[in-house]
Amino acid sequence: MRVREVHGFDLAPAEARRLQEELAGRVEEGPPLEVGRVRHVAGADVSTQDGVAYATVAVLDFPGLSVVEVRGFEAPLRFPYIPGLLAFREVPAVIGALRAVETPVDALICDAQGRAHPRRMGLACHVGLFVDVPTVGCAKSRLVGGFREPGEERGSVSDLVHGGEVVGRVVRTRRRVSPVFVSVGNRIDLDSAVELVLACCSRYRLPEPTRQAHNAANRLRREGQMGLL
DNA sequence: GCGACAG
DNA sequence: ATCTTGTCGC
Repeated sequence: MRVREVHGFDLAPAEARRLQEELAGRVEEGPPLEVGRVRHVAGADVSTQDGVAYATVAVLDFPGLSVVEVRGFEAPLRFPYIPGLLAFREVPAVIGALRAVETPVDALICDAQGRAHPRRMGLACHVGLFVDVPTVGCAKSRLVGGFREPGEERGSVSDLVHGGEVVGRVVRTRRRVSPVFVSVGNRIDLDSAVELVLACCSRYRLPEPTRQAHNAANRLRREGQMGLL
């Protein structure tokens, strides 16, 4: 996959925040994604240990959701975990894994927030500025925003509001399980993002692309390799 | 000043 | 995210 070199990552926290404010203006909300024409969906995730980031990208066919490619990349962690600045810690590794992907991908789901971020620049937005693929943020917990608990049925949703605007949606992907937080990464609209995430959740709470990437990242970290493919 | 806080 | 055993449930 083609990856653009938007900027370097050798920055201090204060500089990182200023850069986010600038980059947020380059993020595109929309156009709608024609989920019916999606052939491949990818998921990205990162596992860490002892100062090393193990990033992986899993590519699945759609709507079948079987894994067709898995790539991994290791990189030293040069930035601490600071709420709101996760991208500066993990994106360098994610970019490495994305460069190795050969299958044409129609959408990428990241295990983090997109626009549901204090400066509207979550990791999914950040990754989205480096690639020519629509990106979606699907986090397991909230970073910012208020919301009403969605209904207990699969498919129930509620708006995630921050600073007076709808920055994402709280989505119940399975009956009675805690909801996930979906938001726009780049080049896709919120409704399409939610539709895609739901279409990727069959038997588990998290979308298959992200779930597969997560498993692969842990295998890469623990066993030094990812297995299949 | 006091909490909250993606992974 | 990672550190960690067993346990309850489908």
